[in-house]
Amino acid sequence: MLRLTREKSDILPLVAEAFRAFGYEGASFSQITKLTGVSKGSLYHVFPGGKEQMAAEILAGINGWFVKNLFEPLETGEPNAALAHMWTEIDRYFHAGGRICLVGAFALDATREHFRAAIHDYFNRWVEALSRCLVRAGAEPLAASAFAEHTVLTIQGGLILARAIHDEAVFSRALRRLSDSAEALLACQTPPH
Amino acid sequence: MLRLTREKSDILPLVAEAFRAFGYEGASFSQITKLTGVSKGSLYHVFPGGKEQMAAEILAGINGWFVKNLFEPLETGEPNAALAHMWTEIDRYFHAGGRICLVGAFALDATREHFRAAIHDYFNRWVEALSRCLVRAGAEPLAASAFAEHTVLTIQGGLILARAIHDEAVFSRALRRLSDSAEALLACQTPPH
DNA sequence: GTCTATAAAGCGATAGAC
DNA sequence: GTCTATCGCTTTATAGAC
Repeated sequence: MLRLTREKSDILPLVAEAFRAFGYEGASFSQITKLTGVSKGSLYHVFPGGKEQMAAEILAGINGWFVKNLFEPLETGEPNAALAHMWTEIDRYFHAGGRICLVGAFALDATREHFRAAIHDYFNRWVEALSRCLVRAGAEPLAASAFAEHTVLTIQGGLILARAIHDEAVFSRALRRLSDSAEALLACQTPPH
Repeated sequence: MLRLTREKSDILPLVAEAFRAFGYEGASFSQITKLTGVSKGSLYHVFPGGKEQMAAEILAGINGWFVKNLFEPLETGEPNAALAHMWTEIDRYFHAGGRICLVGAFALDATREHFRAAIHDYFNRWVEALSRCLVRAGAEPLAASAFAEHTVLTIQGGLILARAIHDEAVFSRALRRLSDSAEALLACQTPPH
């Protein structure tokens, strides 16, 4: 069945791509209109709060995806499976290094002030969920905490460096080093049966 | 002696702070005027090419600083001393995590296209200089290359995560892990005398 | 719910007075 | 070399036709 009126859920991912490509300030309504095919008037009908509302809803959507697909498995699932799941999903989500992290990008400039809580919560929960998962998998708490922080920050840095030198393999290699280090951490710290 | 006419070298660092705070698109002339105390007309007198010229000269200045203070020591100095020097200078340059990397920030959005070469060269030379330094210090080439990439990307990620969760200690901890890993790498791979 | 037209403000950039 | 005034253009945002 053909729907002529597009819904928020159809438009939002395209708006997100505009923010990824041009940044929050750089993504103008004319750019968003070009990318979505939806005119400025219609955009304001769907998002009365303008760009700020768009960005807020996009951040909420990203957070929701991460909570459902990564954080909750890390928090409640079988630790080793959740960990393995994370590596593959992260690689897929960030298009093997070809897609930046919008939350990380928003954290860099003054855009951060508008979305302070959302940015903080996203990264904080990621680090915490991963840390606790590692503890449940047998890691020592301090080592788990350090490795969780290391993991999240490596993913962000990998995306930057991959874009900077136009080599997505940088991200893949970083991800591979992470999963190898995780295995080493758990193999080393799990008490033998 | 009091100079009434400010020179480029006085203005440029302040313009850089505007770009750091608001991004390339977000840093308007009115913002730059507010931060520098120099009017738009005078800014165009010093930088006829406008914002693009400002950003280009800032990137060149940053690159020059890194070449002189980090890359050349890594390339030609005593390897272990150059390495130790890098950790302390990086910590100082990025204000212990309180200052972002402008080159990395520019790499994220469409700004990248304008400064493609400068961004690429900065990161590429950093990785290469560090990699060769590690080899000269006794590391195995493949391990050195991987660790160099890991180092540069960790610094970028550390700056993002520190800002995102408002905890500069994240950067300090990442830097500490790096210097520890470097020592371990060299201790492990240097043939015993 | 879609769009065009319009308003008011801000933008980069230029001209010219001092 | 400093500044203010001004020009076009684009921006966000609104109003209103269909």
